[in-house]
Amino acid sequence: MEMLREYFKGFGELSEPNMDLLLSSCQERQLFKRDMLIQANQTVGSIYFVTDGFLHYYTHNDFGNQITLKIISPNYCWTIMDSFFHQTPTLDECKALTDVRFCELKKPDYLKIKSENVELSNFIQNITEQILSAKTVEAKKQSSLSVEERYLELLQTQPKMVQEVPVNIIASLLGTSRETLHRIRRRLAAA
Amino acid sequence: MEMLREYFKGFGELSEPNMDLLLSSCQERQLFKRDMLIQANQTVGSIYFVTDGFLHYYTHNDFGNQITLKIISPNYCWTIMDSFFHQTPTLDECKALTDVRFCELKKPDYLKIKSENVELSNFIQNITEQILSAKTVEAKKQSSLSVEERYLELLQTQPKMVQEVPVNIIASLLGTSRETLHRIRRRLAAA
DNA sequence: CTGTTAGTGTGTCATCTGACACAGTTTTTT
DNA sequence: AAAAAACTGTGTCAGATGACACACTAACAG
Repeated sequence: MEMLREYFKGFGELSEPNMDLLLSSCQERQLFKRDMLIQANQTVGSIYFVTDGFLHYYTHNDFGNQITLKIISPNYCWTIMDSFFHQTPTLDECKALTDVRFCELKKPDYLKIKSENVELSNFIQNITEQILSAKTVEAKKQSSLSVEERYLELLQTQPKMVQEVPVNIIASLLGTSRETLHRIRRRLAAA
Repeated sequence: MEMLREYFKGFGELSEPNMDLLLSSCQERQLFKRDMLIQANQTVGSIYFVTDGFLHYYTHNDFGNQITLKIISPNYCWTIMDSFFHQTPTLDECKALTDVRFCELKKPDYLKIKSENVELSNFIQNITEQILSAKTVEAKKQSSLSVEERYLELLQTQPKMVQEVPVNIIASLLGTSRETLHRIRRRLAAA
């Protein structure tokens, strides 16, 4: 919970009572490796904040292949936005890659927090804007960097993820095959 | 301006006076083909809403190649989020591909609107959430669909764009080369 | 109206990539 | 402890892609 407090602080000032109210609306939970957090056809009812471990967020393309959309690492706030905001079922899934500890903010509590008072309402708006901003930066990287460049960045920013998550899933995250990622690694090791 | 009113209505209810206040904060402008809307090193100060024509939003990768990030078409609300929200200079550029008519909401006016009253504040929050949701859906398509599938979708959803925008820019939007897009077109024409 | 620039269609070729195959290792389950 | 499942490293090969080249056409500016 302390980790979540620090995370929220990063988005700006928030008075003590409002911070406590916000944190008390979040529930701590955990999953074991291979447990599903979200199954296909489910409607996502919460926002999640991982404090330890890794989650695998993926979907399937028209030919049934698994497509990794994100590996969610600690200190990250995440949900399946369209399902959460519109309350429609999703076809995506989310599964624990390791044992995972996380906090959960359920939609009713999210709505209550938003309408509690002006400071909290502005705070949530601020977070939403910053997440939106971060998403577009991420999308830009996806378009403008090569697989190798993105792998190098992952190594720098998420060394633990690269260690603990199977190569085929890292490859899928980078939008390539296990074999091609292997070629990149071999090339980098040689240099 | 009527187009913008309809666009806003799509996000939910808004009382007449608030809608008028919102619309009166937007200014109508236009650009001619090849005019720059945003230059590199500029800090983006507005949100834009295109009513006619196409804008080219692009950046450059480390090797100097132009990367198309988006072709902005009518009925679309857009800005360079990280520059707008954080007021930092961007390296990206935005240029008119055709003559363009659009509305502009400057940041001071955006902030004023947000803090005007609760209804407007909630309305803006709602728009932000929906744009965030749409962005993630778009990102998912980017990852899970092939170039050909995305081209077919463009043909369906944006036939005018495909007609009016040069092939090399469409190709760049799809993350491929002019030549490969041509191969796809030939294949589709044969079938 | 005419020279210049921007855009299009298409062929060749070297390179990159994904799919498949298989052996060896680690992890999980019973 | 043994069997099964998951994961890793690596080679081969066919097919896809990007880079280059060039001719042709359309659009634009002086």
